[in-house]
Amino acid sequence: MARRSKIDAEKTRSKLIETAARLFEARGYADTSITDICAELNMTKGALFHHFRSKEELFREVWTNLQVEMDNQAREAAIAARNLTDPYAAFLAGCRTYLEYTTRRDYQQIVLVDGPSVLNMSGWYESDHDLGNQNVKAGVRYLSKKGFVEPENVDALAIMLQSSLNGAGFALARNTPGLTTERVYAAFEVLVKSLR
Amino acid sequence: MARRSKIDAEKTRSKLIETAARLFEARGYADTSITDICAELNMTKGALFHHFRSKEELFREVWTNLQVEMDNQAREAAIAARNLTDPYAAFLAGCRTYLEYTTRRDYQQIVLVDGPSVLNMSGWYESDHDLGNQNVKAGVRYLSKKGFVEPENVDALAIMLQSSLNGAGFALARNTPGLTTERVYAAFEVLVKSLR
DNA sequence: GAGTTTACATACCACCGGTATGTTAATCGT
DNA sequence: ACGATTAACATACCGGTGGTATGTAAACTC
Repeated sequence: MARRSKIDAEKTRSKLIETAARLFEARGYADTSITDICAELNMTKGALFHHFRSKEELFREVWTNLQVEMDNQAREAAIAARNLTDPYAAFLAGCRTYLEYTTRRDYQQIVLVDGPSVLNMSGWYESDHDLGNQNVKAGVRYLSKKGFVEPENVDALAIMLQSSLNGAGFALARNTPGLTTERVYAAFEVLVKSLR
Repeated sequence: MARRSKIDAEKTRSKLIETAARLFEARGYADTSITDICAELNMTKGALFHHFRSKEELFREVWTNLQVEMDNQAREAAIAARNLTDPYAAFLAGCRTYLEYTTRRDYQQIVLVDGPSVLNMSGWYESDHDLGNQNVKAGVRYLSKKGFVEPENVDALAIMLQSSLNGAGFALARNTPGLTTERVYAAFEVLVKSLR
């Protein structure tokens, strides 16, 4: 047992990420040991540490994958919903997709719960990392151009609206009595469309 | 050496909590070892584990203290600001106090960052634990009675508004360019007062 | 004032993330 | 085509961690 071809290596690497994602989601970062991940793949720690410098780097990889996937989906939804007569349409469609992600168990545990704690929180909101915030801000900026939002409130509102979806996702996940995705989305729409 | 009186024991217990809070704030939960905390107090692990069943329980104590303190302050501020001619006054005052907490380093690290990850995330938003949410919901319900919010949107809006303050606090902490507490608060006021 | 309990200290343990070092096969320079 | 290099792992080990089992002496109880 020793060196395998490049494509095999790439395969083990992605299997490592895949398995790590599954365990991080199920048990959380702290309660998932590197030994656990390797055991699941009949692999040794040496292999893992060959592909990733640290447990944190492996986590960051998992985290990034999820963020990029979410970003693509949200952007796609926004573009598809674009509507010349309704300035809110694209923005709301993107936010709705984001809301659906915030209700997903993997997104919650990995991105929303463990993310800020594992990656240092300064890095967490760094512009080039937080794809969600970039998109929300772009949307709010557009609303501002259309006259619905004061320009000086764009940054603050973008963060607040995004965070509101994070919190709502959590609430939905633990099925808070009287809350459904539809109801939350309706409330969010009210929130956004009320803006002046 | 050996046993001290009851009041001495109570003192060591609170010193433990105090020191733990300081270190958890400065280094985060994961990077603060029990040995570190004890060393700071010239104490052994045996003592700590006599007072707390686990590191997590010690953390929960610290977390609860902060939450209760915040709750008291916010409620106090809301009551003090009560104003018969302005239905928003009390609610906004409470939210403003909450916002100030979310910008505090200890509140961020302990309650917002480590809290959800260390305590299980279901516990984090559990109604009887989350004092903040109870207060926000009461405020939104009041606004609903006054006709500013549809009753079916109360629960969703309460969670969203509270979460928006959490996110804003984070953003303020890493002094995002162009964001100040005043600006965030102003934007939040717009958000709330726009509601219809 | 003997017996129990409390408030710690000491000693130890399994496990964890990480490193140093092997080992073997794929790849590359010539 | 073949020796040197390097990539892809495995093995063995390390300091530190949260947690436990046990010891001990002073404070309480009756």
